[in-house]
Amino acid sequence: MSFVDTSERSVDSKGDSRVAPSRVRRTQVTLHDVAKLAEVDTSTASRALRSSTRHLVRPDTVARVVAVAAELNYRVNPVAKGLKEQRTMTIGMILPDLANPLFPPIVRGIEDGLRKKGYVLILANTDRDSALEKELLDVLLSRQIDGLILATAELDYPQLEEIMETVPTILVNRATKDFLVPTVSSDDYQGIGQAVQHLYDLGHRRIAHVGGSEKASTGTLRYQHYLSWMHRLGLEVDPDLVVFADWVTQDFGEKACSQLLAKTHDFTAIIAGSDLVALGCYAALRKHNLSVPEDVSVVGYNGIIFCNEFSPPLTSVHVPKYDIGLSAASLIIEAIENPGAPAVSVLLPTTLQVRSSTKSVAGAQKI
Amino acid sequence: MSFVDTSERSVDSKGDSRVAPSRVRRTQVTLHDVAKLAEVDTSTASRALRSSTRHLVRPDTVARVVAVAAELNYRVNPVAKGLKEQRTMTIGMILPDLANPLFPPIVRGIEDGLRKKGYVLILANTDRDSALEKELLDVLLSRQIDGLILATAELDYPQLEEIMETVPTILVNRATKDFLVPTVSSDDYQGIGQAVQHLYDLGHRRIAHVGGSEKASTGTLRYQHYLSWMHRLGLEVDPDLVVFADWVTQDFGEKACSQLLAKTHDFTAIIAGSDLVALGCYAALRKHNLSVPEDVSVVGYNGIIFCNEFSPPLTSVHVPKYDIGLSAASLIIEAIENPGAPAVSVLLPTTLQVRSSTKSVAGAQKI
DNA sequence: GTGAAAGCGCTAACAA
DNA sequence: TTGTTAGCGCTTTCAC
Repeated sequence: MSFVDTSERSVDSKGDSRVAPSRVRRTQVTLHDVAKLAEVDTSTASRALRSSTRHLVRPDTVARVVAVAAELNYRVNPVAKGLKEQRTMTIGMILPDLANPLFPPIVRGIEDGLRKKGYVLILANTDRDSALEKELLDVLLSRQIDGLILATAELDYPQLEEIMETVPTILVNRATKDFLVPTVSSDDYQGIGQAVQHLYDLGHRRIAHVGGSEKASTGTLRYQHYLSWMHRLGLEVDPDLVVFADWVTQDFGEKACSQLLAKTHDFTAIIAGSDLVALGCYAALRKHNLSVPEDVSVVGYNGIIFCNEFSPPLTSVHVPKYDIGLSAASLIIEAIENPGAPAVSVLLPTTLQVRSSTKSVAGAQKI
Repeated sequence: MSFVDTSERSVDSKGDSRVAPSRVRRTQVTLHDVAKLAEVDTSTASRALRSSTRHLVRPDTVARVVAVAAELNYRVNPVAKGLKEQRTMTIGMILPDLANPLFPPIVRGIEDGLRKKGYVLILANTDRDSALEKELLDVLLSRQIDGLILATAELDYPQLEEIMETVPTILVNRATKDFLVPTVSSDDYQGIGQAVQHLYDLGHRRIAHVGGSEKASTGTLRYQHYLSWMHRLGLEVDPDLVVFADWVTQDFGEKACSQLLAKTHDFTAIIAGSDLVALGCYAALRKHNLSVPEDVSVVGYNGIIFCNEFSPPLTSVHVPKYDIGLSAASLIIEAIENPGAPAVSVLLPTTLQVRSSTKSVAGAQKI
């Protein structure tokens, strides 16, 4: 890859020199130790210890080596192995912010999926700083990661193609615009459909959309699905009923909802682009003395933790976050170990969880 | 719904390719490349590139090497470097569950702190499975981590001493019985004091404690602090007013609070062992038709995300989670790079955030 | 079926 | 000041 960096960058990952590293390390059991005790060469020990080469070694030798290895509690040193094999069994993940409640369950899914295959995850938080992101990507790449999981939210991602040529990559929880990139995410068309249908069934007809940012990959996509479904159900989409948050946060959600309320009060329900945005709507509506769900029903998206504890408990389209993570893990491993295979994308089903932030529209008959 | 799409990638049919790992890796720029282009030996290039050895090289040589390195976008390969130097610039962290809202901010703090020093973090979730934990520790150790951050919650930790002899270790968000172990956590004595004092100031005298589990390191400690402060303020501690959750979760919190309510209703406030436990108390109280804060005031602990959004917004003792992470990062780095230095522990101050779950006791005069 | 030897990319003792 | 050499722990031809 050819990121041009004119700034004076430190070429040494260790940065400035400092005190010598701890030399009082444990003495690791090495292959050499095993070999010596089993009275074979390290090469034989190595062969005996790995299933793929074990058949090259006489059974009793295998037994001896394995026994010694077990006794010594030997574990291969992945650093040495990695240097030799040009793989580190390490996956990098770039995400905006782990503290965003959307991510921990996804990351857990990824970690669990990777762990079972002997891989390990290194996280890199960008805080949406693209310069930092570039730097972090460089760090990950120099760390010889075998694969990359991208969970950045920005819609525009010019470097994507270049990255994908550099390292096996899969996208998580983000929509792609122009690329045919392996991606795992929720089925937002279905999800938005569940939200719209739910409100429709409750008698709502004037349904507003407080979208996540148009700069966010999921933002525009969910908006388009909102349009589709409104049409599909024969509902009019009043442009006044659509507004976007600057970014997918509580504060910007509140701001956006305030803008909506400045334009019109002529709606009975809101579909928010995310749960955080929905919480922002709560706040804005409260300030306008509108209560949820009596005056306005609100549906969130993602189904983050504590939806049940909010005031009122938030009806939300639940995204299978943990499973997205699991799936992402197996996709990236597949991409690494089977480089020739076709790129696969996965859409996971959503589930609408009805709570107390939605109710039938006043005066309407529930169907 | 899920679909499969095939990308442009051609499925190359080169017959029997038993080879699993990707061989189509990018060609990393290596020190050798830099050296060759700068017309020096790799050793000289190596020296020129690291600040600690740069003074050994003639300035113009340094300049040449650095220029070439920059041009080639060279980065040291930490795998090779790690093998040579017996350090990987990698820290392992063992924690119960990243999805517990307490941890993401802490982890972010750690990651940010480590990143600035060129370290990287590998997470290992135990889900409180001690067999798994042992296995994970083994994995981390075999990965040659330079240091370990332990955030396990169990009070008993027999292997701790052994671990500490094996690898530099620091504890996070957990109390230790003996203080020989470097630890960073919040000042729970202060924190519980803030909670008790706050309730006292509101006129509460019968203050119950729904503790986190006695098996949790923080559980017993906070309980003891509760006792101290109750005495200090001259309040009677009725044994009936103390109950413990089996574990620090919402469900067990609810169960524990129910047990409390089964014993007595003669209290006006609860100090919960954690925010999750506090939410459990909300649920239990609700089931008994007791409302917060009208009938019972509740104080949580930790100040996790969304305390403001709960119903009612939860008064909580905020723990500086991110700063704990930052501090943990610098402690572990210090321990690694300065092995002889004495073990230091850090207690960070807590802040009581008063919200709507506490109010003056009925009929009492607020001081 | 097993060992000898080379080398992954890097650093460091020792020479020159 | 620079190059030569050795070696971190492992895998993998290539001989035997």
